[in-house]
Amino acid sequence: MAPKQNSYSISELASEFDVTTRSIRFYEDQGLLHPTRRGQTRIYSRQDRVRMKLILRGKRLGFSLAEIRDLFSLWDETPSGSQKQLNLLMEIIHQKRAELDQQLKDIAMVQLELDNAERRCRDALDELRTQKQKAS
Amino acid sequence: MAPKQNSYSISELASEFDVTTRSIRFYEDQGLLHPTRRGQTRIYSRQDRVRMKLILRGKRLGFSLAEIRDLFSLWDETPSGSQKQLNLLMEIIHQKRAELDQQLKDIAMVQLELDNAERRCRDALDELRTQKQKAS
DNA sequence: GAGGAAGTTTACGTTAACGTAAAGCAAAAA
DNA sequence: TTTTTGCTTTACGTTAACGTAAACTTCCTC
Repeated sequence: MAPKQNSYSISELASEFDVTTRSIRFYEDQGLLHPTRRGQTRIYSRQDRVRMKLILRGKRLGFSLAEIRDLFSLWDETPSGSQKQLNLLMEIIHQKRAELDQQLKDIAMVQLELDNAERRCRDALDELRTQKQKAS
Repeated sequence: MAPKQNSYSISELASEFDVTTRSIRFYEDQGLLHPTRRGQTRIYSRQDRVRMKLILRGKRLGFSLAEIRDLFSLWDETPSGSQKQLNLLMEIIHQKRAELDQQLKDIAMVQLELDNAERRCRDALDELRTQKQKAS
């Protein structure tokens, strides 16, 4: 499974992930991406492409760009740091895990509500159909 | 299990859910809550209290207030409506369900990444400890 | 009856995450 | 060579979801 490409232009990334170039530059501005440059123009590595995926995933989970950036640096800087620093990271990791667990619960609840709504909806449709039946 | 209360003041709700009264009034402004009034002051029913729970749950899932409001009207107006309307509702329900499924996948991925980060973090800590061991 | 405490409306301020327009460079195509 | 295409920076505009302050009732308490 050879890697498709080694580098990407900004518009390649934009169209692949269906976001604007404005957004991509904004993510860089916020410290989420660090493309290299050929002259003035940005060159994105495969690593940057992976980051784009992660950014969008984080957004779908309702994380702010700042939180996502923090998760990135958490990921990048894990191996180094003092013991204090490492313990802090463990803290943050557990914190994030707790958030995700809460989200799982929330999703389960909303799914139940959707089940309920769908059932009511289906019943109403059945009702309409049986009325039509009678009328025929 | 008798219901605790039949009605709530705005500050009761605010402190229970740990939000500001400003937010609660804002949710009303956006059509998410419909408290009755005694004179000028708002009276919140148990139903309103349930809605507060749902609002916060929706927010934790990254939904906008507009989306939450749409889900509410979806819930409220399901039994009525024409066949066209009902089919549209089914559409929306399936759409939301798809979003939740995507979120579940996203959560699973992020959890894996957290596992990974935690492992690396733990390894680094172990490394520090064994170094200390040697030094003693 | 003077002063809180809790509620209200009105309205301007703020932050995040971009949108959008203007003006310019640089390489490739016509 | 002109023109188009793609990229760049700069900068002001916009929306959502409130924060915050001002000025005002109403009720309770001292």
